[in-house]
Amino acid sequence: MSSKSKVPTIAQIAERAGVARSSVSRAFTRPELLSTTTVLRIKKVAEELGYVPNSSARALSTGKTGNIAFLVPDVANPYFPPMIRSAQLAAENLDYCVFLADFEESGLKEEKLIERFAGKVEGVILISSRMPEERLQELAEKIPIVLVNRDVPGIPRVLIDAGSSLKQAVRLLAHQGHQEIAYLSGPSVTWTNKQRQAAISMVTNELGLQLVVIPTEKPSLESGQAVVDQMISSGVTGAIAFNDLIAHGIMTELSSRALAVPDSFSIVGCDSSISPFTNPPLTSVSNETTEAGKIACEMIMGVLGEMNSKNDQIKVLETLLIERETIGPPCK
Amino acid sequence: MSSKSKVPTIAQIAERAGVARSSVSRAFTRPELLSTTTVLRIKKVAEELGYVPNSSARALSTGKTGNIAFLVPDVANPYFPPMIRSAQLAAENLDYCVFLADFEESGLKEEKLIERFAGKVEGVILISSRMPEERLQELAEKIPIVLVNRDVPGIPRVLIDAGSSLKQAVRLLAHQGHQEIAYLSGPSVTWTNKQRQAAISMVTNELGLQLVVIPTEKPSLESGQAVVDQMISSGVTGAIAFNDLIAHGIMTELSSRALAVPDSFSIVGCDSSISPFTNPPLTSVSNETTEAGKIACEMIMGVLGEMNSKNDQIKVLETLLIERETIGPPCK
DNA sequence: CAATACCTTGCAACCGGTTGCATGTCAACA
DNA sequence: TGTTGACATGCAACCGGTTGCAAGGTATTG
Repeated sequence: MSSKSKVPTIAQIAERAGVARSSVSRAFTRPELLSTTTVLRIKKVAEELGYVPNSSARALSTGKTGNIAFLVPDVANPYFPPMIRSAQLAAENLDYCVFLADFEESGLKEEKLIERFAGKVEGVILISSRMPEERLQELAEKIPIVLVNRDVPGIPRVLIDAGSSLKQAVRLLAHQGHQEIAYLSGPSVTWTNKQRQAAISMVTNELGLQLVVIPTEKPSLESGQAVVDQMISSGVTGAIAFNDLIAHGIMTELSSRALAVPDSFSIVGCDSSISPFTNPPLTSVSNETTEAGKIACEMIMGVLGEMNSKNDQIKVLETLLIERETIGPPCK
Repeated sequence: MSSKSKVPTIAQIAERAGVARSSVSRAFTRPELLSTTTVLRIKKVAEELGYVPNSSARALSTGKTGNIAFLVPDVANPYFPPMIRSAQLAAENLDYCVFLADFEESGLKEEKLIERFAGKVEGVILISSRMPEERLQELAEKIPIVLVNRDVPGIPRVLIDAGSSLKQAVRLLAHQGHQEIAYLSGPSVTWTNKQRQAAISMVTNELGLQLVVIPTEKPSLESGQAVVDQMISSGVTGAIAFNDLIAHGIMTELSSRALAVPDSFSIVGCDSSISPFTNPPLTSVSNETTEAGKIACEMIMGVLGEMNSKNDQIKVLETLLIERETIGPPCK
């Protein structure tokens, strides 16, 4: 039975080292309370026996699991992985492990996942949450929550504000002579979409441009491809997409109809997830998703102990419009 | 103190319902042992008080954490997210939660992560592991491991075999008249790369083609872009890339030099992660990463209880060459 | 009607650490 | 030399569930 010789417990280390169980525990958690020699002896024995502290037991007595959960609407959306990675890295540095889950753009699934994780983590980071505001506030009282790209008062949040960059994009299109442009919108319930759409429509109004809002099914390549017909028949000469994926979907669909970008259409993306690599390279809004993940992670760590009301922190990250090669004068 | 009214424990439920703690426990874990009325009563009280079982406590007494870890070389590589998602879905259905970590293509970091997770999970799924075989075997004795795209005898594994599709791709290039082709290789230590390269070189030998192997730094877009010079000066007329990312990097770089695909160069990718959406659409090998994730997850669940020697399961998934628009006759 | 079996429930030990408090030791200080 | 305090370590309760065993109750059977 090789599995019989499982990992030893503090009791075995204690016996072998001739000390009490509490000393073994302290040797690992509060070594300054013990004499150096004792610590060394205990650690040596532990090393020999291959001791690894049982994290369930530790979690049970301390109440700290050392885990957090990271919930995203869609892992496969290239917007998220860099954020996931940076959050994870930040968590790792603080000796935390991160659960990842995909709530498939569904608020219901999101809520189920939070419940499932509730007992296993010390906090949850929600990316582009789809849950109703009240529900979020209720949950935030039971478990530390940090939001990314969702603005709920009272819950710590980090927001990536693409507004000014998108305004700039509209002006750029106007400057090139476009009179009618489309906004290929993202998930209508999201803060991100509302905020982007509001910024765009503010400037189109200001400049007297006509704005056509075309909803997409999902912020994906396929959805972008699917709305090209509608976009063409709407008579616009340029379009700003909710994200790079949609923009790219449009580009591939246009290309398959032998319509060139930017000669036939001008396109602007958002997020700079894949924009540097499209053909031609897509003009898009770059944003610090990496930074956002890191900050969210640090925020939740900060929030952990406190649980007080000063939790109304906000961090807003600015964006930049990266001009590449998909804006030109209107076709007609 | 709103935080004073934390989650109740079985003790409180028990008191309120007028039963023993053990009955509360059973009401949730083995309700068939109790009378229906008792179960109902307990559940009602639990509901009222908002009881949620403490998973650390449960894990401590049962020895099962209900977690698994999923380790990938690079979350941002679009090859992995679909696999991550499907594995997660499969885990969820079995009431498991999954930790995700990125080992940044490094065997050392991979090992550290495994150690860190060891106490928190019941098993680990390693994608494209970079660790030495012996180390893997040692670890596999301590904790259930399932490998994806790594072939170590004695450890359950699921392999995606792109070999036959790549052979087909070579034949296709040869058929078009290419005499000299390049293989833009991936991480040299990986099973995936070795296997792909072996398949390709087998056929080039067989057909008397000249094969130039060009190593890339990382399986990324940037690395693809970086080797274009080398590729051009090597005199080849077509290339097969380790993955779509490298292939796409090459395409964008060629395009920025006004070299058209497939007119100037023929390119074949692998993995079909982004190939449907490149411009022009990339001929690539499609593989069932989604299926692989699911199977890996099921395998680890199966392995959990057993820990016996019949663990030498292998599942090989076949691939398909998807012909799109990046193969043509050689330029010269 | 007594003996037996089964069903329901409680008791108490246990999982493996953590931690407040008590005890013991020894050196410093008066 | 007696007192005091700092330091090192042990004791035992506790975290919140789970589970083997036993006890009580009811139904079944001869």
